[in-house]
Amino acid sequence: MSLTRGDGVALWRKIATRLEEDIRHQTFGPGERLPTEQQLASRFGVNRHTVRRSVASLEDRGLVRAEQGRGTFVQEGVLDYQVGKRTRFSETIRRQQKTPKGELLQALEVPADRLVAKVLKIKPGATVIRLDRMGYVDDRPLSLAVHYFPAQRFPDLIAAYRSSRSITAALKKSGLRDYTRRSTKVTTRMPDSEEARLLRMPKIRPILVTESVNIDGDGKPIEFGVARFAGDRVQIVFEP
Amino acid sequence: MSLTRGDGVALWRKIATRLEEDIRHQTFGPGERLPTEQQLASRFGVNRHTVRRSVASLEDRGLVRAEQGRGTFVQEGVLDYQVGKRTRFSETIRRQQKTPKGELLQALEVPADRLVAKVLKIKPGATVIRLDRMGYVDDRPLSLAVHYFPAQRFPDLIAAYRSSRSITAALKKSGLRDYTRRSTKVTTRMPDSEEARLLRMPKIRPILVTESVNIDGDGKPIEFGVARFAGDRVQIVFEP
DNA sequence: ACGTATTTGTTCGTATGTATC
DNA sequence: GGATACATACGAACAAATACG
Repeated sequence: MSLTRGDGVALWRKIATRLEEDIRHQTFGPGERLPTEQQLASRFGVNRHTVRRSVASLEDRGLVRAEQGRGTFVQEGVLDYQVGKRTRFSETIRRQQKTPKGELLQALEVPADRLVAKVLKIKPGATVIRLDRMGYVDDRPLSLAVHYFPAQRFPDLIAAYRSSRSITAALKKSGLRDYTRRSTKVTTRMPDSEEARLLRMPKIRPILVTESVNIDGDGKPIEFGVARFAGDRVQIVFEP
Repeated sequence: MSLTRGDGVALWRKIATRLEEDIRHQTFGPGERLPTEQQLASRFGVNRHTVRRSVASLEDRGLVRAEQGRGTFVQEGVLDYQVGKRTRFSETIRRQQKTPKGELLQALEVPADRLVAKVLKIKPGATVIRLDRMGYVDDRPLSLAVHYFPAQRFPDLIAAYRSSRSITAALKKSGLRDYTRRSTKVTTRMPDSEEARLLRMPKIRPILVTESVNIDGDGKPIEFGVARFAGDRVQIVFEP
């Protein structure tokens, strides 16, 4: 593999262009790993520094993502997580021609701590049902969510969820006709080891954290949810 | 400085309580740096680990924020950045009893790139006005925003902004009665050096990035904005 | 671009006090 | 009392990020 030199175009730029073509033509498909910098360097007959310079320019433009110690990966398109009055996990995913899947991590009845009690407007210490769930899209982990429901109102929610494997369906079986999203707060932080492991993401990349409240037709809060998303796989979209 | 031991209360808890009092009494005011762990350890006559344990408990409760290589700082309360149909920077800040301020970094007329053209529904290459602005709250940098407007529709926007120092006022002077927020996308990533410097934040903490579109009464896009926020100073609040 | 000092973050190991069965 | 697990406290060394000249 030889590249002409001294023609007014820097070597790193030529290499960047070639790599960009390979990505556009799906020679390196979304999510795939590029050859190591060493391999690229010898293939193009240049120093590794030169390769690094071109990879850096691809990274700047968001085409690839370098992960220390793992490799360089072709960036997948980010998924839109739409948030509106009627936000349903599976609906918003299916609208983008992808396949959603949910996995229950655990289901518990626990006493409400201060924050949960305040949001759900129940007494601190009153029993709440807590569902921990992983959300997958096309079998890649997308979200890690904790949902709280007042146990008094939905006593059989856990059983209902286990049989239907859907929150919307379980709530309907528990007598709730419809619910809407009242508010959503979004923050960001670094993941802890557990979160990084479950979301299968490097610890050096940030996560998006949403806190949301769903209410019934009378405005009574029926669910409080905290969800964590791998920051480079999702963008939260608000459409008022 | 001596602390009684063996009375059933762990040393680290005593120290945490003392530090908490100092923060509540503003001995260490918001944003200020605490003494180093070494200094605290010798002042209290304990090992640095013991100090670290108490600082960690303060950090868990959100009272302080430790930054590697810099120190530990008293945390200011996080600011709610409210997003709805009518989102105005200064209104949302003033509603929280804080003082907003804007600083113009640069004002340019540039050709629209593909993304900007698509969002504003103009031809790629058509002239757009670009305003780069720092947003401050109580004199601390909060946001770093780039705004794009179609130049054809608002030819004198830059002059209008310079005289009023407000986007809403400048648009009004250019003949726009009212505008509303159509959509907001939120993502997260690590800051580059420039962003970290301007937002006065450490490079190891993530930023929130919002992309938003404002439209006029007829639904025509009149502004496209990209804003970056220091992740631990802001939460985006969306109420449909 | 590079070295040095400062400061927080992490990981060993060791010893002791406390609670529980 | 004895065995055991767990939290507390100390010590030393090194890693990583920052600040500065």
